[in-house]
Amino acid sequence: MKISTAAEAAGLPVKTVRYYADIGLVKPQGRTQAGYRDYDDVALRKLSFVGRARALGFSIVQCRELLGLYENTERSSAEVRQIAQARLEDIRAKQRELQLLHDELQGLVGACKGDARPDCPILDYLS
Amino acid sequence: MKISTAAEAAGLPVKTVRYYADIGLVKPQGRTQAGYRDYDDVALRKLSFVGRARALGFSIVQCRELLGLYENTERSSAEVRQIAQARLEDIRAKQRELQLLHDELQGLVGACKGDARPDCPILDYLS
DNA sequence: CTGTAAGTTTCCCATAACGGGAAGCTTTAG
DNA sequence: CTAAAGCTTCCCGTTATGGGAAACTTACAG
Repeated sequence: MKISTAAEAAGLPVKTVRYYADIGLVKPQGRTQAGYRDYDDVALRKLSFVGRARALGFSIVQCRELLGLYENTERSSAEVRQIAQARLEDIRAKQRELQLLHDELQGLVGACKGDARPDCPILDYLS
Repeated sequence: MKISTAAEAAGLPVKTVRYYADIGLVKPQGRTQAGYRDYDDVALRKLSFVGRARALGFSIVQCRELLGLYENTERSSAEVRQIAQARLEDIRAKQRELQLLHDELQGLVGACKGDARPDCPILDYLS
């Protein structure tokens, strides 16, 4: 199938699919005589796989890793779990960081009257 | 004062201070005869201001906006508050998104035995 | 006073993960 | 058959810096 068909089936923009091919993450099965990328079902499954993993926040590098495990029938589920767990820790760390920012900013916004006068605790804090 | 002094005082890397000068966000007061950037107290205060704002997650564009308000003694605190509030909404949206990712990933990790066998719900889910 | 180490300058390349758009070829629909 | 749509490669832009080279200036040890 041609790139737009595969892209749509995987729920990805064509540009992204082309990009994945360029960086060797998911290559098309081959090329048509005219040089068009030709995707088969295997490649399509990989595209969907990567799409979902990206949506879960895995980086391209991590996707490459997961894809390697995905294709390796010898892999242990422990290997996959380890990657996912590390990613879970990343998310938790980001959540904690965001919470701190949130609380600090909320405190500032709450302290600011937001009226027409120029005195503003937010700017005061930043100075 | 020279760039490294200002950078250290503001708690920023020298490279970053130079970058801020390049994009016209915080320019040095002038140049020494040898062409070295020369920072005065006003510029230093702005550097610190931007450093704090960046730490609160404001983008460079938003910093430029805040800096404009900061320098404008005519501004109303409402203007500042509006920017901060928008930023607060950004944070909350990001938090909600992260929570969804977290729950989904945690469910997968919890379902995965993580042993030496190859069957893995995480990969199953991604396929 | 001098040699050298440290600091500064500009300039260019790299990051992550694409998106936009141009120029040119191929396929498809009317 | 022709025009539109789709495909190709290529190049630039994004965000906010970081790394490093080559050349110059300053600062300090001896």
